Amino acid sequence: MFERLIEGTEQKVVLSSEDLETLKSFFIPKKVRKRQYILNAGDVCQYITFVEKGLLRSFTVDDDGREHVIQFASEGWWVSDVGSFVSGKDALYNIEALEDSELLHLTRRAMDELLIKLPVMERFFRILMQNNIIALQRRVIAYMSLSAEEKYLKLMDVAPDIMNRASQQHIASYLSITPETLSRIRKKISENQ
Amino acid sequence: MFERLIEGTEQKVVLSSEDLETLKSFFIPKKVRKRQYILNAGDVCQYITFVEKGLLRSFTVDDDGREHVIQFASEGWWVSDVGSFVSGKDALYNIEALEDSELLHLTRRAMDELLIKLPVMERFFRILMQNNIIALQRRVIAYMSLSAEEKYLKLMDVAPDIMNRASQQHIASYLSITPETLSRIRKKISENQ
DNA sequence: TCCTCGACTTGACACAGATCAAGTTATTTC
DNA sequence: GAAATAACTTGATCTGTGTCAAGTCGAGGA
Repeated sequence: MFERLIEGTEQKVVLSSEDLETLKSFFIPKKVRKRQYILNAGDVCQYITFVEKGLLRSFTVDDDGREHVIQFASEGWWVSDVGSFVSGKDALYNIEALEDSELLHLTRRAMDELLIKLPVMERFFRILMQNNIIALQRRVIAYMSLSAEEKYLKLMDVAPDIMNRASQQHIASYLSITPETLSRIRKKISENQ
Repeated sequence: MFERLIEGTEQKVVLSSEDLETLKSFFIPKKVRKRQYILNAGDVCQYITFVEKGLLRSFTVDDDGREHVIQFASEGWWVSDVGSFVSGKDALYNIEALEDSELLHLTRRAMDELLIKLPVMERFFRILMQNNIIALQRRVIAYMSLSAEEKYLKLMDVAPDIMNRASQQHIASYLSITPETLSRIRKKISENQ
């Protein structure tokens, strides 16, 4: 239940086996079923969540009722509404399981205590945040400079796994195109080989 | 030369006046003129830079030679190509001064030493990164759900200062629209009052 | 096994915003 | 302070992608 978490943490910081036990003790393991929500927009986001197994999406619903996928999170990824988690304000995002999943929740309080007990984890989370920024900046650029087809091909290249596991409408939403356009892109690409 | 840096740091973490002197000692003050580049894409980004005074933009140039503004940074903001800075790989972004500016550079080595000497700064940078993520996610959502005019109005609301100081083409680039479209939006809005 | 309901496909059409081009107005620069 | 250059405006036209609508397919429930 903690394999991926430990693997991911050891990639960024050095921890003794004792530290690892301490680390584990702060997380709440949780199994969720497909379609289950772990966060509803409007509630306060209580956790930053690590995905041991499964697939989630975080998304907003805009004023016209349209859904926009912010992020997919599969094995080894973290997901949260960071803004809500750190400030205690209402969440803007929903988080939903797209597959039966095994999660590790870290509450705000647990995180604060963890950072006191294992200060090296400050570094870990800083690096995590840095990597998140790098990814988000890339995404902003992709939205700015690429056509629908180019965005599709890029995602196919970077995250083929997600492409197979998420539904077309969710992928379309992530790419910020309509399911119809995505369908046509796929058709066109399959015809050209 | 350090007023803004100190002000901004004290908002996030508690430091003694001795700590503040230590903090200052790690930064390299630098004045740059309008149009001067402090980072060229392809070089390694040596600094994370704090803006004491002035205005910068970071931007990429895509394969078609089009520029895309990632970020504006005015007084109190940090700017860097985080990906390059932390990994030592080639920068994807350029950073250019849009006004004569006063900057504080922190090298990678200085940052590492600073974090050893003042571990509380781990927290500071983690919070900085968190806020950056929150802003970037909002921007992704804005790109996904808003029309050109709505994006313009939103930026006008959030950063009216930038609107007055940056050129139309740079604002258009930031909003990912053409200067022509921005010109028409401004005309339309000014006619409606 | 059939029925249902959601997911995907396909076509016809609409439109926001891009592109191209030609003027006008600022801002540099010498 | 005049010439050169860059920035902005405005119009005409084009185009990628959205919208709407009518299928088709496929998996899960009774």
